[in-house]
Amino acid sequence: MPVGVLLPVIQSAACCSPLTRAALGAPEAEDLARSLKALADPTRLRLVSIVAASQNAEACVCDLTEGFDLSQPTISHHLRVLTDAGFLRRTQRGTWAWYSLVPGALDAVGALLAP
Amino acid sequence: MPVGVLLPVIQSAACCSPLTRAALGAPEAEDLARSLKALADPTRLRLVSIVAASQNAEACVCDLTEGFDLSQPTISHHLRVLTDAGFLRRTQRGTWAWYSLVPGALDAVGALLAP
DNA sequence: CCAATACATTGATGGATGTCAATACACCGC
DNA sequence: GCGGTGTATTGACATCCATCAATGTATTGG
Repeated sequence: MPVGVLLPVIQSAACCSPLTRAALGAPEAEDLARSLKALADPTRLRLVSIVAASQNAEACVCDLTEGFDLSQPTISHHLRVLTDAGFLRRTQRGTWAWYSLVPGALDAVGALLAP
Repeated sequence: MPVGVLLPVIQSAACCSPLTRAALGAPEAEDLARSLKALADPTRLRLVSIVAASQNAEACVCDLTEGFDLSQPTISHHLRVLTDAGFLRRTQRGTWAWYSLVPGALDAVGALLAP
């Protein structure tokens, strides 16, 4: 069972005009809030940032668990939240799991805030 | 006593490179997470949106309490969170309180996500 | 097969957060 | 001053969320 409802960030973000254009409707606000909530955690921001700054915008979990003072399950949990929210995509390659940035997901959210 | 630590969004955002450039440091991640957390609520997003879409990017609280199925204290609480986070500014005009958008605050956060 | 490694899931727990009822504060008209 | 109106604060409560220890599931090497 997923941690949160699956959120196709790109679609839900592309549909509506930026915050500053017109008053946001309740459903759009819910969608955007869910996306922002997924990002609104220091650890998750750093995880996304590490993935984004890596070659090909993807990183092995082994690279992601380092540099944090957190248990492996906690990192795994954060990666799941980011994946469920549509910011990351998971690929299994042999023993290792790789997480890659979903192209345009971050930008879609950013574009709603900064038109 | 403030609900949260005061956050000069613009400065803390302007200082660092976007998420996708280089791996975010822990302190920068904390700052950005605080800003995003202030936005990551449907009610607060709609409040910001109403203010932003209003004339001169400011709105009276009387305009803000309408359209929500929430008590007045709850709206007041959300306005405080947004103000503490540096997205809104409060101005008392006679009996009424007006909230206005802090110029550049939203854009600074958005720019970090969508370079 | 079996042990080892890499990662995910489950269950539990403490702390943060959204909400309201009640109350307090500030300003205005009388 | 005084009641009335517009907002903010306080206190309480239920829910959500980040975290960890323990366990589960694949995949690899021997």
